[in-house]
Amino acid sequence: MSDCKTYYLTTPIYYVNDVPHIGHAYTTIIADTIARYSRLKGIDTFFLTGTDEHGQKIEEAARKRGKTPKEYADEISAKFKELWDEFEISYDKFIRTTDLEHIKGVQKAFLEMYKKGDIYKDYYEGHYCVSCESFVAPSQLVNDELCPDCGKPTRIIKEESYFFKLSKYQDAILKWLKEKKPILPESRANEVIRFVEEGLKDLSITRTSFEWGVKLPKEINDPKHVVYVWLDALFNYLTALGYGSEDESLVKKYWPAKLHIVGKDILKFHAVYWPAFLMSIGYELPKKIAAHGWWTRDGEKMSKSKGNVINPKEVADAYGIENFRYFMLREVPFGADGDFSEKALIDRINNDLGNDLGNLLNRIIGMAYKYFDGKVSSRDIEKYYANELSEAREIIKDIEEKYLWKMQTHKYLEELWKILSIGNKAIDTYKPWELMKNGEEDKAMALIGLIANLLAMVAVYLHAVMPKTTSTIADTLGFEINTERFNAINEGILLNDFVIKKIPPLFPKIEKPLMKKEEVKKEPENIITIDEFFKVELKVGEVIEAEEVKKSKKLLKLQVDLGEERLRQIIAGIKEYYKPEELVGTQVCVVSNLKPAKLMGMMSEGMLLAAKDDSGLSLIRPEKKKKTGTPIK
RNA sequence: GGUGAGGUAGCUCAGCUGGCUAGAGCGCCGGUCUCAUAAGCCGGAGGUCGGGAGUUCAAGUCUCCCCCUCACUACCA
Repeated sequence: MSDCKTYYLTTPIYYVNDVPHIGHAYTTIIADTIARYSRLKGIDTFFLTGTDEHGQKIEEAARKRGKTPKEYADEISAKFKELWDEFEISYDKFIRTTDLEHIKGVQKAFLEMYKKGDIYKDYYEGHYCVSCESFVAPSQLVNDELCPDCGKPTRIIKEESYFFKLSKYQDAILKWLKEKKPILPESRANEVIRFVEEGLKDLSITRTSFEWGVKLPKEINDPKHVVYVWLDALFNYLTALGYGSEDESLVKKYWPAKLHIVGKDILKFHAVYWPAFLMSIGYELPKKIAAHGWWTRDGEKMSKSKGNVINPKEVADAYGIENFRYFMLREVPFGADGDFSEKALIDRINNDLGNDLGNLLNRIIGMAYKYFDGKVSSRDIEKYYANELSEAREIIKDIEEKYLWKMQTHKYLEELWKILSIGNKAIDTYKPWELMKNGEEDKAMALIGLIANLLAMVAVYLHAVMPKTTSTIADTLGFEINTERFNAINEGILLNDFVIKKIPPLFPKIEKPLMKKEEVKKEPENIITIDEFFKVELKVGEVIEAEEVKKSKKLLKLQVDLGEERLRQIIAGIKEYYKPEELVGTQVCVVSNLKPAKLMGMMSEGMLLAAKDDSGLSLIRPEKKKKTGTPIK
């Protein structure tokens, strides 16, 4: 990976049916990190993101708002772009599937595939889910109608459709998946392989039921049809480079893509359909497709109805975009689902960033000024601290190959932090304050130099994750982060002598959560089904005996007849409200299948229904006398 | 139902082809230094390594059975 001359990577293009959420931010931030790293290394890098804007869902969403699809798409697309700009995402191109060049490119590709004989016309009939933009197999339907994925009703559609001969490429795809192993993480690869092995059906790739999409190439002359959104969308990776335009030089330069980063939900499209399309038009396949997981919040799935969706902008505003970036990349192994909680985020900022990194910088700023007027020199580091230095170099040596290119950012960062640990330990081990007392000034100076160099390494390798923060660190240490410096660090070249700058703490302690607690509108979650209700057996009972439980303020011991062979003993907390004698002979409502419990050492085999408010407690009783044991429904 | 992954310290997880007293980070407890953002450093807490059986001189690490979780997929309701 490190030997490529160019590096082309992409995020998915985001569907404009929704405003950006943490998942979009996560994907994009990973991609941005890889892109920045690649550039820092001196590789000619092209980083693409954008928005996916066609399809029936968009058409309908726009109509609801009284807008044209284009107006609506413009609006949402702009939100993505704004967010990425705010997040300093270093994309080289932001593509929109409504761009004219893209549309031309899709038409060109369609025509190519058509000419090759990979596309044929037929009919498609089936249940179609507008929301998911896909047909649902009859067997999958819930209640013969509802979409199993989103739960919304499907529509029966019979329409003329063009089909892509996906089945033709089954073996080739399988071979590619198995031999090239393009999918990260590998556990996902198995899923895709299984999917392909079970047989690929030809894919319906046009629709006639709506208009908001790319028209078929005019050569085919079939104006009823628009191109299926997924075909349309996937080709963005090529059209963004100018495929289908007069100038295809970027395609030549950057294709094939080195990396498509996707969410696990759309892996199949990228790992099966996309390669098949590419094979059909005779293009090379992407090198890697990396599928990441979802984010949950405080352990719960995020959803609009729960009102616990994380707005990435809110987090960034409260905690800083770079801290947020660090958190997301450090917190979760690539591919796994991650959990967002403010506590976890704060812990990362305070511990990792504040204590380990920021504070280490402060430690040497303090010492440098206390002992040497701020001067720092690398002069005697090799002489006194060769071990520490080589340990750190050892870590740097292969984190890139082992972790970064494999998207293992959490490991990458973990490794990097070991360097900070070496630094923090070294200070405690060699105790510069004692060195100074003992007149070993050179050794103290070298120690500060060592730490400065360790910090420089970390800053350079962390630059892709936290561009601004690391630039500040570099500035403090009298250097600039660039490719030259990157290479110098790798060659073991130490920092020039410099005067360290005094700066305020980079990561002030966060004492309490900073995000506004929005009123979470929760759907009532305690709705139960009728079946669940009937699990509770309620019966009318008559109180036969009643007596006080001594030593208890609240309890009465009752013998209740539920029309069973024997009386039930029920311990009820109603002593403050009812006297035993006024209960005997009256009817009550009893939960009869409650698990027996011991109260004050006595068995209680049921529970009385009662209502309690400020004015006291009242038993619930049948309005008219009923036979004992009558079930209550 | 099929396929795959996984069940290891309070939490999140490492533990490759079987082998010294089962590890890391966070959290917690104790100790300690003072350059520093009450940060750092050191030490500890002692987890039947999901359960059971087996192979072996030796098993989280291999075999078999069972239980549970998750993912993908199928199908019956």
